[in-house]
Amino acid sequence: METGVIELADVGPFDLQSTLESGQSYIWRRADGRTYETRRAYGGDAWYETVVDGEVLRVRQAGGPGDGRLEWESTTDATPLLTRLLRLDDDLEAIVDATPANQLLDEAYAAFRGMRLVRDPFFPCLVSFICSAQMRVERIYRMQTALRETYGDPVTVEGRTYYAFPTAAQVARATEADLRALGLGYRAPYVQQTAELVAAGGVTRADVDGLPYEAAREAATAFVGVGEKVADCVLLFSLGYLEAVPLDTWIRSAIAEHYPDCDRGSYADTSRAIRERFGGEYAGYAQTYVFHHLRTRS
DNA sequence: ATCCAGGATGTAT
DNA sequence: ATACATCATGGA
Repeated sequence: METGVIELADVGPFDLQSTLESGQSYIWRRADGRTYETRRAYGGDAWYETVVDGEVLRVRQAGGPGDGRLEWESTTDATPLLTRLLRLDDDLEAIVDATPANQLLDEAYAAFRGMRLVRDPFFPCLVSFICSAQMRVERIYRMQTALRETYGDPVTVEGRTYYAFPTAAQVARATEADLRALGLGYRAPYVQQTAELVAAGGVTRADVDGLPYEAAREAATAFVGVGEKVADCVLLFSLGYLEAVPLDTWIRSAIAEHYPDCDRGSYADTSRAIRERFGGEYAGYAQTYVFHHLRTRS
């Protein structure tokens, strides 16, 4: 495999572990085989690996979140791929500076300095968050791993086998019962039907991407198993709608405790209010920091 | 055992 | 538009 280094001095703050273990992306596997940990139980320099666009990609961080480096191994030049997937092109300092100051946001940003949003491939992201309904983060990882290893294309490089996330056509070939056997539960028919929709071209990314934010969220609910919350996750973690604020259980409790005036009853109205409170344009960044902060403290 | 997890859907109102 | 029951499954 090719190898390379990305100097973080050219990128700005970056923290690989919190970026990949904060419940945004489920396409990466930690190479030490350990399940994802929400605390820093190790040095933070583990390898993470995935298959994207048919290319094997491994990456680890060395030297700390500010002035360290990303070391990669790949079947291709991974620099543009990593820049896209890990949003290394975001000006994180500017994003943080543009975020309104308040106690919870300050705490969250301080706790995971360098965490970035991800830019996941569309279909894997869509399936991951359909599976996320009423499911703990650690179990979502397991479900996506099972999908990869059961239906994805294996890629063997230097004696090691990696699994690509299955395409829509590959998932569509599975039956609902097949998917239930992987532990998807009542989400199995959602995943199967959405895969059929995408594979047949009935609804695709193109029907969502590029629309104004709220119209895009509405359009994304055309996928089976996708309501407003999952739609927001896909918009934020795949399509780059950084203003999207998924209203999950953690954020709803944060609203109740810290921003009770933002609870406007309906999803759409509450979403507008908290989005405004989190600074609008990059509100999704704030949401993800708050989510990870609340979910990992004590 | 009971409760809960990055909710969505079908149905009744 | 909003309210409610129902939907699997594993871990605490």
